[in-house]
Amino acid sequence: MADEDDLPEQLRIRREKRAAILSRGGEPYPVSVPRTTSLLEIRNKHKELPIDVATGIIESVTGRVIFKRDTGKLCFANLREGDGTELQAMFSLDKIGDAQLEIWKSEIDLGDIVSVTGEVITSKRGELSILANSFMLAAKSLRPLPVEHKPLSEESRVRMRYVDLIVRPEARSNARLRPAVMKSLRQTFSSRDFLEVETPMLQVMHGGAAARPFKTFSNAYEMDLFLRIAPELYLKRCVVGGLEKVFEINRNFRNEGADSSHSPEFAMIETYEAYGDWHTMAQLTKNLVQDAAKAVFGSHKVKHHDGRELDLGGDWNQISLFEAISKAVGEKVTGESSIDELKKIATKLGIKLDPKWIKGKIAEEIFEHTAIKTLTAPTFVMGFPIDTSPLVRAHRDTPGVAEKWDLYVEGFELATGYSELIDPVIQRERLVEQAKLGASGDLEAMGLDEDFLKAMEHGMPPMGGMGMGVDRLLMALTGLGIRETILFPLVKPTAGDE
RNA sequence: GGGCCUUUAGCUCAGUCGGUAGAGCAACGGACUUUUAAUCCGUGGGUCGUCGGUUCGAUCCCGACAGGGCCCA
Repeated sequence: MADEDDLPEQLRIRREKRAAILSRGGEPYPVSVPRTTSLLEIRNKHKELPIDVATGIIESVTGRVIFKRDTGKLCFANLREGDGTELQAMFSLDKIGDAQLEIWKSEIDLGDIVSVTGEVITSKRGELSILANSFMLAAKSLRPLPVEHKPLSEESRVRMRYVDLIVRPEARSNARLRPAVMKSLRQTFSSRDFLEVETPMLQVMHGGAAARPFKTFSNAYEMDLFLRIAPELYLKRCVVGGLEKVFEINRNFRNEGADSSHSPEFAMIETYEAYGDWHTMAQLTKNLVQDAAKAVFGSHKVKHHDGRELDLGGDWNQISLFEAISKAVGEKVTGESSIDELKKIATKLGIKLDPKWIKGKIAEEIFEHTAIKTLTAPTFVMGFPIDTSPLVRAHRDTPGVAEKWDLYVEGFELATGYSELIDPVIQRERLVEQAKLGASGDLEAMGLDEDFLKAMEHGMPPMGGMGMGVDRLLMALTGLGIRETILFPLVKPTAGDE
């Protein structure tokens, strides 16, 4: 810690107050304090009290001091508890005496957590209050709170989320929104008899998605390990073993760029359903999203923080990826179009071609370039190129295309669903192809997971699979950036951090 | 990875055409028994992100680095 003399004034003074409390035999951090009820309960119980009433009811409450108005012989403070509920506390000379009033004024600062015991009353202005008979410091704050009335900078909110939660109502509601959505997702799965499983996050071989992994090292096993980029290959092993309907909600890690819609660690749902296919998965996905909207907002129409409304109700549009491309570029493009045709179209659109891109990648780039921004309402984009979907079954009718959809909401990808590839021989061919791409420098290519192939060779039932970003779901529901949906997004330490 | 912007008191921000800085809230001292962003009087608080360069003199101009943001790849 910094030298006591070097501390900024306000930090030094609070440390001195803590020391002063100790030296007069007080306790700045007691093991417990009186508390008979919550601020919320008092507010609920005494909703309609008229002005200037004494109820005769004595309670002990706790809260953080967020406003303090010290007058000569009658002091006022606003206490706030975790959910944001506030209650006024009053300290009068004739109730607590000169010595205690002096302690209240001099030792208690904004930001301190206190316990107040007294009568529930309303003030002469009608404010519901607790009129103290006694009070006790519950925890001394050694740092000042930021100004309540000016918003914290974006960066401070993220770096000191605990402060953000104290001062900003939206921070509190966002923090509670996420668990509400989680609960809803689990209920939707549970009502359809899906089992929640937990599969490894530390993996010997990363796979299940196209992404660069984080690498780490196990001392005990003396081997490199990867943080998972997706749970897919383990969830499929579950289905081989007869856990026919499974889901997992947990973190994945991708060693890639971070921006307003990407975080290096992010929560994801993955689910697999034996005897389902990409259509049943689309239905399930819609149910998950609509149930979550209903659980959180009471409606399929969700209200974004900036006031915009988004209707997630009803049936959702389905468009074909290649039809959308064809319409956008004015000529017929299919899964069988040659790579040269696609390159020509891409160049015409001004897309910078990466020579490493395979055919399907170019088609996807064209799609993203032309169609994505129009997809505000929830839309399933059906039929992705087969060569970029190595774990997906070929379309039952349309050549060159896989039974894969992406769900777009608000112009970003929210979920993706498939009819899963279950032929272990074709799967091996696809993964060998991936391994070749990896060897030729594609850092996102999957490895050849022999154990997974071995599991598949035992017979995997026909099934549908789906993955959905939980952070993205919250973004779709609220319109917030990803860093607002995550309590503690990764931030670089600053040089001046104490 | 490239370009542009940004970093000043505890917080949110002004400002200095180069002469070491201000406001509001917060803090400290005082007055006030019905305040609620209380009010009134008074006071203190800053390595102006870091390190270099130019200059008589740099918070300001230039460069590098670090943090943050936006756009592009």
